[in-house]
Amino acid sequence: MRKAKRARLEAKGWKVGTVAEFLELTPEESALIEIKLALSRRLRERRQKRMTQAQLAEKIQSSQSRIAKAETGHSSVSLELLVRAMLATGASPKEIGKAIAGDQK
Amino acid sequence: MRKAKRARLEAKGWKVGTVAEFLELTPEESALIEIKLALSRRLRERRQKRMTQAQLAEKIQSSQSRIAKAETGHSSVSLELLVRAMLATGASPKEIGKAIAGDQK
DNA sequence: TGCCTTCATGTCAAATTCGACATATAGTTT
DNA sequence: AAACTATATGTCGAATTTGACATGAAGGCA
Repeated sequence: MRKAKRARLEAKGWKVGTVAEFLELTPEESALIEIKLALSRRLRERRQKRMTQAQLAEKIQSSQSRIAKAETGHSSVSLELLVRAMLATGASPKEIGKAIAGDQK
Repeated sequence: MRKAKRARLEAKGWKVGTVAEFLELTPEESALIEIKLALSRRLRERRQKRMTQAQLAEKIQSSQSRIAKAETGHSSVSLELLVRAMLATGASPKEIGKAIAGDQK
C-alpha cells in the first residue's frame, strides 16, 4: 500500500497511525478496510451521477451527514450502511459484489 | 421467492411475517437480506471444511454463539461480522464479492 | 448408559453505529 | 456582498450489534 493511502486512512480514524501500527493490522483487517473503502469510492461515483447526498439519505431514511461520512470512508460507518446506500443508487448485488472483489469500474 | 425461503426468513426474526408484510419489503430491503443469507450459507460451507465454530470464533475474537447465529442467518448479525468471518476462513475479497453477487459456488 | 463434542438459542450489559442537529467550508448565482 | 446549494465534520442520546455466558439438543462412542 502506498504512503498516500495510509495517510488517508489515518486521517479518518482507522487504527493506522504510524507505519508500525499499520503493520499490526492482520491481512484480514486490512482486507476489510479495503472492502469498505472500495465501496465508499464506488458509492460516491454512483451517487454523484444521480442525486445529492441529502436525496440519497432520504431514500434510506438516513441523514446527509451519514452519507458524507460513508463517502469519505469514516470508520464509524458500517458495511451495512454502505451496502444499503449502494442499493439505493440502483446498484445490483452483482455490481456490489464486483466492487467488493476489487474489480475496476 | 419460494414459500419455503420465506418461511426460513420468518423464523429467524427478519421482518417478514405474513405474506402481506413480506410484500412490504422494498426490492432494496429484499436484496440486502438475500446478500446476508448468501454470505451465511457460504460461510457455513467454508467453515465446515476447515474448523469448528468455536475455532473460527477465536480467530476473530467472537464467540461460538455468534458464529452459529451468523451461519443460521439470524437478523441480529451484521454484514460486517459475516464478512469478517468469511475472511477468517481464508476467503478473499474476490470470493466474498462472488458470493454477494449471487454466483453459484 | 454416561461422556464428549458440536451446534443452536436465549439473555444481557457493554460497545458500536445510528439519525439528527448544528455548524463550517466552498462554490455558484443574483 | 448576500443568498443559496452541496458537502464535511463534530456531538449526542437512542438504537442496534456485540461478546459472553448458560443451557439445550443431537450425535458419536466407550
